[in-house]
Amino acid sequence: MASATINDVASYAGVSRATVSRVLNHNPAVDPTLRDRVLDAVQALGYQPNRAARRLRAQSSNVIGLVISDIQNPYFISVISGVEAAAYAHQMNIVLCNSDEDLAKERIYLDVMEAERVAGLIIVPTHGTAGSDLNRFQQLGIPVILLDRLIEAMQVDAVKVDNERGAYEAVKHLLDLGCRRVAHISGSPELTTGRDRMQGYYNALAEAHLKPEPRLIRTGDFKTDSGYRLTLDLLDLPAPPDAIFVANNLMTLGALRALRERGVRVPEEMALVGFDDMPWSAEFRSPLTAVSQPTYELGQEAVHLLRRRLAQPDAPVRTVVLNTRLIVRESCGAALNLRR
Amino acid sequence: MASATINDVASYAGVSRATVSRVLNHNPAVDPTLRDRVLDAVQALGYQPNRAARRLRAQSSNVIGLVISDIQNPYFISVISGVEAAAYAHQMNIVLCNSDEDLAKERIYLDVMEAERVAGLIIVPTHGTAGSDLNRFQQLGIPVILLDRLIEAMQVDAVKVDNERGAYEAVKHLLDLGCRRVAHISGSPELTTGRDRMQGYYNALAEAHLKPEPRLIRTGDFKTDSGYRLTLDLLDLPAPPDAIFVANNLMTLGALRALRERGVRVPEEMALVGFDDMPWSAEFRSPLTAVSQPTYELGQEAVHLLRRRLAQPDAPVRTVVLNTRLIVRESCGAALNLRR
DNA sequence: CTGAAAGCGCTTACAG
DNA sequence: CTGAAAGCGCTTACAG
Repeated sequence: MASATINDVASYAGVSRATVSRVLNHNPAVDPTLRDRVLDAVQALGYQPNRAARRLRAQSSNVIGLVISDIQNPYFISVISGVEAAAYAHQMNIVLCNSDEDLAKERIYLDVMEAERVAGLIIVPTHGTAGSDLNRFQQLGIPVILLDRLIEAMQVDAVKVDNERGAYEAVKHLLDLGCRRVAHISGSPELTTGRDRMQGYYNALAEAHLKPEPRLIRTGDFKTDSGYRLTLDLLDLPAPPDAIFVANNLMTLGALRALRERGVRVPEEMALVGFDDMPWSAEFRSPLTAVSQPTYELGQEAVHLLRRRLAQPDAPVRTVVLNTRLIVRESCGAALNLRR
Repeated sequence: MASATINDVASYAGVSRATVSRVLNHNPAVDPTLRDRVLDAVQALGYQPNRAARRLRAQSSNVIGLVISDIQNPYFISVISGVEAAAYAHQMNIVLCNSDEDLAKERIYLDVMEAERVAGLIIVPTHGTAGSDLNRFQQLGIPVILLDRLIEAMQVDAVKVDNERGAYEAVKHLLDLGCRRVAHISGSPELTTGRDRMQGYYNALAEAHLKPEPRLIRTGDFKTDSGYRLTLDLLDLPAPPDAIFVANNLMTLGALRALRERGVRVPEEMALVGFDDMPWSAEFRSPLTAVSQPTYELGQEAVHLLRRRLAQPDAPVRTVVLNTRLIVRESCGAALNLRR
């Protein structure tokens, strides 16, 4: 059985296709009697307008292309959730893509998004994404919203958190508790999030008149395994750190595993603060002190920026910066209530 | 600047639209010279075929509608990830929907999927989803694949794990360790996953000639808060259990919180096994013994079933059942090495 | 092997 | 307020 078309509805209701279309698009200039006949026909036939046809003809779409850089990272669940909720609230739908931090895969998905003529693109760019990859969307009149990470030298709407400040507060907290050798397991330096969090680390050290010690600064890639390996490296140092600030939730998981396997007690022997607070962070062996990001709001805000841009194509470019919040639990050693 | 169309490519290459279309669709019957001219033109103009137009004309789509019941549940990350990977491997895209365990929202999204004329529908049905909600897709020739949960009395392809056996093994493990009062915090009884896991619990008790004790069986809803509340209820019992089997990862999180707040030591004072093994389960205060589901494979298999059904619309209905695996860590008390 | 023509299911000026 | 007609960008018999 094929779907009912607008022609079926029109003949069932005894009107023209144009009238059916008007009713469905809430055009007020339709006689109430005809409107009711059309609605009855729609009901009777179980008619669902074919969106491909509508999109083609109206040259507009209500589909948002959402390109996530690593869908396996649970950080993005809540972000996606926020995008979905806001999109749903405005009758928009999501085409989900996962670039897997792979530039080639991202490019393929960007081609798909262009072929789909999405209404707008919300993207967590991977490392290497250039402005030139995204400019064509702007030229086609398809707004682009950057989420979580910026692309430097690209003027485009974006929503992110204040990574530098979040990291600064985390490290300052450790220093205030008396830690003197605070290590940093950083995120990818190719990403603004990785760089900004490292800058926050530097800022806190500088404020405390502490000199950064290169051996205590380890470059990770935001994935679990790098957190694991780099923590082992830090533990193997002749003079290990007394605290570690880890730049995201997955690497923190790796750090926890390394510390557990080595039998290092947290916070007694090693204080720990992680970027990203997850719903399960309080249940860790040592409840995690963490920099909490408003992830759901991040996703929602991306949709709001997109809608704003759709409504006002020439509005000035806006970057929305949301605040993080330090959630103090036990892994930082605050409860030990001792100055080292 | 508007996108290039097939007409632009045709005139640039000096051929007809039909030839351009043939080249793009890998029709072998095209002269190599013309083919090259067309490909050059595509390149030069940055042409991306309009998918809405293709879909409308060809009456076929490469979009999979993916309806998830609760996107906030991290269990589904990995499932979505598997669907995405398999879809990507076959040049298919995903329209993501989140029913939020809300039947009304699910219905709206099903209408959207119909309007999109998706190639197929992969759905984690919420409680209350009836066969009648999905039959229309079959009638339209749109295959439906059930994921994770079944709809009883509906003959349709599905992929799930052996919930009953997974639960049975978990509870048997606790009984073998000497636990005698094993409680169960169940999932929603309206869902096959909730019912099957409860049945596995009953089976293990029966095999050990133990009588189920109604007060030890608490009905949850697969969300964190119910795990929390019901664990408190169990702890408040005049004769509390010596072990709890919790039916999913979120409720386990709630149980852990309750046990922590009450200062109950796991596994010394309370053994614990949870359904769902998550990447962070080993880092809990007491590393969690858990029933691991092959979530990624679940997602992949759903796509495979869909592709099979697309290729052979009349093949017999298939339900793929994947096995779970009990991951023994510490929360069950196995390492205590004592019979209670 | 190639092109002219029809048509997928809609929306939208246009005329009345 | 309503309908006939054109057309969005493609694909696909059909004829040559």
